[in-house]
Amino acid sequence: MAIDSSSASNSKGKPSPAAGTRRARRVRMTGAERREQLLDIGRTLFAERGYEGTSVEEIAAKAGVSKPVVYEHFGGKEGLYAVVVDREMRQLLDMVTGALTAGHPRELLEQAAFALLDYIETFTDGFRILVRDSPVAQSTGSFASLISDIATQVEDILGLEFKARGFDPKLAPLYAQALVGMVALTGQWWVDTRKPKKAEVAAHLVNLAWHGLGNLEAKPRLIGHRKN
Amino acid sequence: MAIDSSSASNSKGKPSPAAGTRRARRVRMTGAERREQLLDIGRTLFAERGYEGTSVEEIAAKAGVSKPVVYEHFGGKEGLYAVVVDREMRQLLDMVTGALTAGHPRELLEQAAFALLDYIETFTDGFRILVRDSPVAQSTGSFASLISDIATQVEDILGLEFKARGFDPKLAPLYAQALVGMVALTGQWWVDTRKPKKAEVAAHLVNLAWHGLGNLEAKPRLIGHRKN
DNA sequence: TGCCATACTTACGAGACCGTAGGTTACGGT
DNA sequence: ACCGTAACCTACGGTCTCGTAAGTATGGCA
Repeated sequence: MAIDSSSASNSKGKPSPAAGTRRARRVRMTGAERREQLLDIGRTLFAERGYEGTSVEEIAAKAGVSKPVVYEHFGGKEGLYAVVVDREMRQLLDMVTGALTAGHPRELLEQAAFALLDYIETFTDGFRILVRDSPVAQSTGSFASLISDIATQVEDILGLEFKARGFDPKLAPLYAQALVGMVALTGQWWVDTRKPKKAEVAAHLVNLAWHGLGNLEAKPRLIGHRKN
Repeated sequence: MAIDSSSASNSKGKPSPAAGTRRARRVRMTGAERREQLLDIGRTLFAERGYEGTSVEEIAAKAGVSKPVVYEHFGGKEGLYAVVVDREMRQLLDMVTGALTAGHPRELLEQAAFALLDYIETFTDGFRILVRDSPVAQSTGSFASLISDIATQVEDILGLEFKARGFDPKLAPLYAQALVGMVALTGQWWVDTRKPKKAEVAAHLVNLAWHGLGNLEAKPRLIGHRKN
């Protein structure tokens, strides 16, 4: 049974009081440190096994700690899961919302697509968790509800645009959902393949969403210039 | 504990040998009948609680039968689940494949979108199961792999089209994924809202995918005329 | 040096669930 | 009216997991 502390990168060797980042890295962690470590491990395991497929003991074991420690910090499995999901949702929502603040609709689309791909790349495990299902029956399924949150923002933008152009603004939700779905599922696919680079994927997504299959550009370019 | 036989609509009253469809409806079912009933119930429960959240006993209880019956028919929980998923995948794949056989790309798009919405409407529980996760870790996650299957078909079509138009056919997978994602996630949204009618949703999806946000038509129409 | 709060452990209760062994009842043909 | 077979049941073993009770070690601080 390999014990592995994922976050702190401190696993083998006796207590070895070598100088760490702040104090000395020791076997017995601070409450806050342990908490973060458990969150990291939990996120990883939930991502690969799902909520029900992950046991508290497994999380504790990977942290090199016994079960009750988890209970002291989070009150139970659901508590830990809730914190993990909450953090991920905030993160993703912040990134996408930030990308949807100002600009021409086409730019917004581009930025939002890029933001999502960025999130997926940086917080892959989190994304996998959000895509999976929540503890029970998920009336407010994490992903569905999050997607809806984002879609709502897109709706508002589209609603204005539609009015300006004389389209029925009642259709904004449908189009918003379609756009978000397009980017989200492409992201889900891209997580595994990683074939074209992020920027290229974003460019093509914008190409499709903006020009449509009927008028695709052969070599789409992003308006904004980003490095990574 | 309400016992309810979902499919056969035969639940209360003594054996009552009234004339049924073929023979007489009786408490003790035929092997095949029981099998189908268990599949129906299993599909429903898996759809609302997920695989791990559903117990064999629960399925048996809802069928008004004891656990070993399930084991005799399917060898276990995974066996039943496998059959349910297999049937749903076949169904969906058949419908979509059928819609992707002949025609102009735009027509294909329209037909495929319509086919998916059709499936979702008719086999809602099945769709929910496919969207959820499979037994363990799902290396071949049911939905992801199914989406890929469909995407592959779209890829082939797009690949030809791209070549004809002088685009890079290597990008076909990306566009295929984006299109399938757009329709699939819109479908997932539509399952709950059911707000615009199916035909209207399909029309707008085609509108977006074909003309793009930059050149949307105000009142898109479907080429094919369908009733429901 | 000795105290004490905090971090952590071992051990166990309770319940859920899967899967099976072995026995029982009803149906349909003769 | 009988009998075999297909459908079905009760009862239980074994495993896994959540969650808790009660006790132990560690390290900073007076």
